[in-house]
Amino acid sequence: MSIQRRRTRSPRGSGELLADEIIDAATDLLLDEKEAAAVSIRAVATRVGVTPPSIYLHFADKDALLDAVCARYFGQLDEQMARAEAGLDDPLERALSLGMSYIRFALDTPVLYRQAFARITADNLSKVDEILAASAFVHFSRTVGELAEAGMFPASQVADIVLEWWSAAHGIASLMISKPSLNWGDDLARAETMLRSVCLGRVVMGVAECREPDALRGFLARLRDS
Amino acid sequence: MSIQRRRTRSPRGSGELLADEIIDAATDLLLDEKEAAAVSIRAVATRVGVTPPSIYLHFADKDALLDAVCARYFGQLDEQMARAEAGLDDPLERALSLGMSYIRFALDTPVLYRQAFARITADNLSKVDEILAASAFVHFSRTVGELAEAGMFPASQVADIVLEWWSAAHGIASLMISKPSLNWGDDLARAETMLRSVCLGRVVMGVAECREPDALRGFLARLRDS
DNA sequence: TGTACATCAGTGAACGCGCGTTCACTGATGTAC
DNA sequence: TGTACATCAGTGAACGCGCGTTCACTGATGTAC
Repeated sequence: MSIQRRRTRSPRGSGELLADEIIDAATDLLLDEKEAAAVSIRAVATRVGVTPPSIYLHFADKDALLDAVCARYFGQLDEQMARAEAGLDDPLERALSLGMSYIRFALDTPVLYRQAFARITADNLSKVDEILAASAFVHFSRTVGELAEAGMFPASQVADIVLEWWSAAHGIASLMISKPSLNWGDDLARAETMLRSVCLGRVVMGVAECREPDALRGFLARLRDS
Repeated sequence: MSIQRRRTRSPRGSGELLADEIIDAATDLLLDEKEAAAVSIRAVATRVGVTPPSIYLHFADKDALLDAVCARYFGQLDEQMARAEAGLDDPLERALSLGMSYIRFALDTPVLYRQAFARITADNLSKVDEILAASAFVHFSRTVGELAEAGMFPASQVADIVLEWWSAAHGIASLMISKPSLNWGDDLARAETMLRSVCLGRVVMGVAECREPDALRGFLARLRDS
């Protein structure tokens, strides 16, 4: 009802100020609404308190705006994952913390998460995809690499395991988002059990070719602790 | 270019004939196009060789049509999973076969798969959701239940494990769909390793409270075989 | 300190488009006599 | 067997709508003199 107009216009040099507000507004729309289709140039403009043509002073077209929204979103994922790692020296602890952090992030922003994944298609792959590759993927990879060094599995499997754990975290989060009606119980407890189980599987799978069986037995014991 | 018109019109009683053709056309559109937005009443009508208003003789509105498309899709998933189970007496073999079948189905119809999951929202949950619950979910549940009987894990964990394995299959399939640029290699080999690893994890997790350690050791050995 | 001017962030009105949906209709089909 | 008629699957034209985007403009802001 209250269509609030922009009070003062931005000073000369600072076009990026409004650009940021526009990305904020589009992001807010995706957080509030249940459908990504609710994000229209007009809706964004109204939310910022500006007329539709103003958007085009800061973004070439709607696609460019949505790319910017995704980029910002993945940037925030990066920050959250960095926080999840902070202060955890033990790589196994860190791996679980990263996975849970990823799931929590997705569950906190379900529509955005889905939208961000849906946007990755052939033509804008280079833009958004590389940003994601530089956030979640990198965090997972580093930690999984350290686990390999600690003897949890052969270094040759690191790439496989990164994909596997990412798939697991993505699968848990997106099934929870898509089908909340299933009997998930306490969201995060169940999710953590699942992640532990996936880690366990890898440890056991590598047990035959392991160079440090004692270290492995240690991982097994720790993962089986609830 | 060739806008083909419907040759003959349906005989008196058989309105369902065109209804089926309409669902076919909408499904084909989702298989051909890369975006679900490409499915419009007009596009469907053109594909069938009929005028847009004809659609409304068979479906109340666009939503009802899309529900019917999803229902048919999940019906086909049901058939495919039934085929995947056929002739496999061993429940572990069957569980892996079901998982792989699910993943293959999703990869064969990526846009439809995404669309079908995206349609599950608060208001049409009852329609589409229950159909899915009666296909993939039931197949998984039955087989996981048999594995519990065989001593692979306690019966109390069956519900958890169904969700976990479904999450795993869904995660692998949908990450493959969303991010084909990742280094997946031979699609299905990697997917199968992942499923085996997830199964393994559960076995090991339950090892402490197991009533039949020998049976468990058997599952472990079989899952670790490539 | 005061005035004329260039800059440029944001506006208002309009465009063409494809959409979902409606409504009065048409004309082939099957039926009753 | 032949004709009049009711049925109803499908049509053609149109509706109102919200969309992304454009273009000529306005008027506050900072600058030069």
